[in-house]
Amino acid sequence: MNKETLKTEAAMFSALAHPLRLKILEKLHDGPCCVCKIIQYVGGEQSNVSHHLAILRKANIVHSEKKGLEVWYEVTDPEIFRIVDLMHGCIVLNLKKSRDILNSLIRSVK
Amino acid sequence: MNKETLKTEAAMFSALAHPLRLKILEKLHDGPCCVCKIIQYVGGEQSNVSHHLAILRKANIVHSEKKGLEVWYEVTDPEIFRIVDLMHGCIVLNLKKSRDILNSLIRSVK
DNA sequence: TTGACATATGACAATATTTACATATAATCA
DNA sequence: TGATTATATGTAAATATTGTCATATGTCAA
Repeated sequence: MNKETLKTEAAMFSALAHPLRLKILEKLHDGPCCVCKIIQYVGGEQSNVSHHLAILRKANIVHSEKKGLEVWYEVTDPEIFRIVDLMHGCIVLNLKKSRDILNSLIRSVK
Repeated sequence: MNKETLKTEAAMFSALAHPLRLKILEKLHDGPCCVCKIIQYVGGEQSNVSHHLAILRKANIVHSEKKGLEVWYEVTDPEIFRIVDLMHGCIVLNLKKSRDILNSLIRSVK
């Protein structure tokens, strides 16, 4: 893969590399949603959530649309959810492996 | 998803969020590989590559084994490649969409 | 048009990441 | 044992990310 593509891909992963942003995506999994609901869901300062939404927007992971006073956000490509889910699977597998190793250690000591 | 899991997942994405680390994974796609070959493949300072390998190790994305003087690295869970590939697909789709929009703009101006 | 509301943006301090250089460690070989 | 090789680690400067506070923007309703 060429240098520019690697950089772009790294930037996409970087956009996912924050718990608050993952939580925003979790909320958007239920469908499009206005900022006020997102803020309720993820908690914290309005301006902070807005900054994180901007990061997701700049990475083209979400896009927004004004509806009267509100702004509604939506995921650009639902494949992003598969990525998040796969990563979750990796973590669960890791944990399971660690647990297995720990268990066999405990058995060998007993 | 609970707070700790979100944090762990964010940390995993963070580990992928660098072009050099993605390039290391690209190399490891061909199978286990010693550090000297990785350095050749990705280029740059030995110590820098080593730091990046440490980041991947700490995220449990790769693990290593000493073989004589060399250290061989290998991906822990090949699912990581699917994640990287899916993200690549998202980027390609994004580009395609932008291109389509641009083309229809050009047509509408002509 | 003024005020209230929802959201975005700017500025800045705190913190984390990245890179390069120097040095340490561990295995092999003469 | 001492030199050599492959790799890791410590350190520090440069840079990027994060969170908070203050402020700006755009829309609606009175």
